[in-house]
Amino acid sequence: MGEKDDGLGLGLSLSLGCKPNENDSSLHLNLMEKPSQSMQNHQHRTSWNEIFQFPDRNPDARSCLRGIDVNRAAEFEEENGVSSPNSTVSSLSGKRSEREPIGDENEAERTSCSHGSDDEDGNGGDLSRKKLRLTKEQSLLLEDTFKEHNTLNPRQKQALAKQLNLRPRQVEVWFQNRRARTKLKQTEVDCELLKRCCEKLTEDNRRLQKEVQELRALKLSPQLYMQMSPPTTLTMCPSCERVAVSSLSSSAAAAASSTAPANGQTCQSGPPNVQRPIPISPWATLPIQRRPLDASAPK
DNA sequence: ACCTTTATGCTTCTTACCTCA
DNA sequence: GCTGAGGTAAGAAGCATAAAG
Repeated sequence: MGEKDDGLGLGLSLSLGCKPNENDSSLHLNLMEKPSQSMQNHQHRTSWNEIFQFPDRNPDARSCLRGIDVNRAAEFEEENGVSSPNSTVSSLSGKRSEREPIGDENEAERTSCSHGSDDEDGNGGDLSRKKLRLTKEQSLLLEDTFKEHNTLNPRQKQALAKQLNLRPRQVEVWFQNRRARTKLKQTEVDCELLKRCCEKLTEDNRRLQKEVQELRALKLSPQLYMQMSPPTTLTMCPSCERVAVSSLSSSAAAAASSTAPANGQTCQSGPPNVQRPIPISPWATLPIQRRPLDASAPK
């Protein structure tokens, strides 16, 4: 449809700390266990309640509505039937073609929907479900409403349905489907982003492997090493696991290794005496995993 | 206070219909 | 006219939550 994705309240909690053009390849995936439903519902309900002062989760309001459920009452009034998916009637019914009653409800549906195409096809006697395409105006208004808020409380659903000359159930279904489409779109976007991040990491990895090979090659000519700049020291704080990088002269490195992190700042969260300096030098025999790339490296 | 039941609204998956190339 | 793909309205199942008993 080419509609702009507003990214509102998506169930998929996936945040990427990696942008394609950034040098930093850090990737933060926050895949929450069951992110969408409860959290989202509450968020939206809260905002709705704040905006419209219609706390449908408010005990008082709810108890008031218990007798007269706005939504169900309206649906009953309009459809002379039950539309809730979990209602006894709907759950008792079987396949759609068998389920849909002849007559009243379909009749009511057709007459309640004002778009011409439905009436024009002249298939009133057909038992199978007819696709009720929403008009451009209806879609536009629904879309605008969705941009403002992607869920509706019963009262708003009712009002919007009335405004659009649709049944509340239709408005509800439209919003459900719209949310699903938004989420799907966002998932696709996130997936694409992940793919790009993965490609970048692969490229980085390849580059680093190459560097390792070059450094190993230096082993063969130690005199070259003497001309190199002083070794880099990494100091890691064991509690926060931050690594500080510094290029030190041997005396400075010795000093740093016994005191604060190399960046000169004392780490507040961890014991100061247990920091481990990690020297990096071409001679260091780091346990590097043997990979096909390494295996083929010159010795 | 805790448990069970019920009602409600949501997500997700699926189906059926429509449109268009 | 036929056909397959894509879009979408709607149904169904399952889950979470809140309220009532």
